Amino acid sequence: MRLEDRITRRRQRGGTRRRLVRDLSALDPTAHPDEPTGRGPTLERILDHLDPIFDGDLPPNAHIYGPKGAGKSAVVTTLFEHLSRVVPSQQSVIYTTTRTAGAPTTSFAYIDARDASTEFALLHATLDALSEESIPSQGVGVEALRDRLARRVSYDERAVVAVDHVGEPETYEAMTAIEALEAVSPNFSVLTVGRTPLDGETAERIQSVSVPKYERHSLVDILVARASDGVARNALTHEVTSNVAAWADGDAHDALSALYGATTLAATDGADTIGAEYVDAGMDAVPEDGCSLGRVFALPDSRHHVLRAFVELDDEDTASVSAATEAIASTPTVSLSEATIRRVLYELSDLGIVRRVSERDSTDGPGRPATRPIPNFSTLAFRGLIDTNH
DNA sequence: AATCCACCGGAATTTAGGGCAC
DNA sequence: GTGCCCTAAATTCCGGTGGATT
Repeated sequence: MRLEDRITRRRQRGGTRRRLVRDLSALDPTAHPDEPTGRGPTLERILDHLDPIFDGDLPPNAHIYGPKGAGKSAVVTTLFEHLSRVVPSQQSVIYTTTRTAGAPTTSFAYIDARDASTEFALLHATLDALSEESIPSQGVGVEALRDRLARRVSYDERAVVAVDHVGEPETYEAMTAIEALEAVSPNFSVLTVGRTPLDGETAERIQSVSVPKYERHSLVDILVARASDGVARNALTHEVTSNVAAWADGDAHDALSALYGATTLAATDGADTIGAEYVDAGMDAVPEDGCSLGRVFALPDSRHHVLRAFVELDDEDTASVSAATEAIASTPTVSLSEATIRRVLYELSDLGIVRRVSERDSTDGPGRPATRPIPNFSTLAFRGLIDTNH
């Protein structure tokens, strides 16, 4: 959290009333702190790879991979933010006579493929990140985007583009991103970030950096640091915190989701500490092999509305996809037709955001038996986050 | 006016299980 | 008892529409 934010929050809070929750967003599993904890070696390895830029050269394309919640996004986002500040680029430099003619300059762009999940969107987001002015996102074709982007990096300008979250169900493979940008200009270097290593022959052509899951003690450090900003001092015992870290098995996302959920529960109860009972409930709310909340929140608004209604349904209303569809359709905040809601539920289930389980027991009447749709993420954390962030 | 992408809605297809005839 | 057919629900697929821009 930035210093001014801290001060602002203090002022808004007014007095020094002792409260359990200081700043819930500090425990947000989808947000990354400015200085990632415990990822020094990874940072170094990525910097090693990017080293040519400090000599004015363009590094080769590369791929970073590691399991969910290993801090990949945290490292890459902060790294690129700092790089674009430290390394001067064409647009931030005021032209002077001292500028060596022809000396290449390098720009940096961080793109989240979840928000840019088509080639069009990828190019658009890249151009947007590299340009001052905003770029129209409609009424212009892919070809026109390529032209503008190529012009942007022509001459002596280079750009390193990080494309995060490649290879997920709603995005594309690393090679797709690399090829899309290579087709625009040879002045691009692409750094893809995903969960899985490259396969087969591409693995030999593209350098890779593997990010291991967090060690237990590193994850504890992260949780302690986040909790110290998020909740009152001593609200979480060390024992409870390390239990969460052990349970999460190196996955910072799951650990934070559990703590976030636990905190919302404790706060609604008016408790003054987050005891084991809350943390257990928080952990229970996080499904095994669940999908990350980042993916959930990257969905379009219409899907958020559906999910928001969906997570409020009781067991009876989620007995089948049809039942859930009906219940969601009767929610006033959802304006989609039943046909679309139904399709959305199937769509989300394809993406792994909703899971469908077949009910063995209740086989009533003819026809194909129903499957019960259930959210594949912590609904507890989802509810808290969607109110504050979305 | 023409072009372009994203989003929606509904139609078309597939499927699992029970009923019925043999 | 076995296998085919029927039903209703589950699941998938595609063409139309909208809003924005040049």
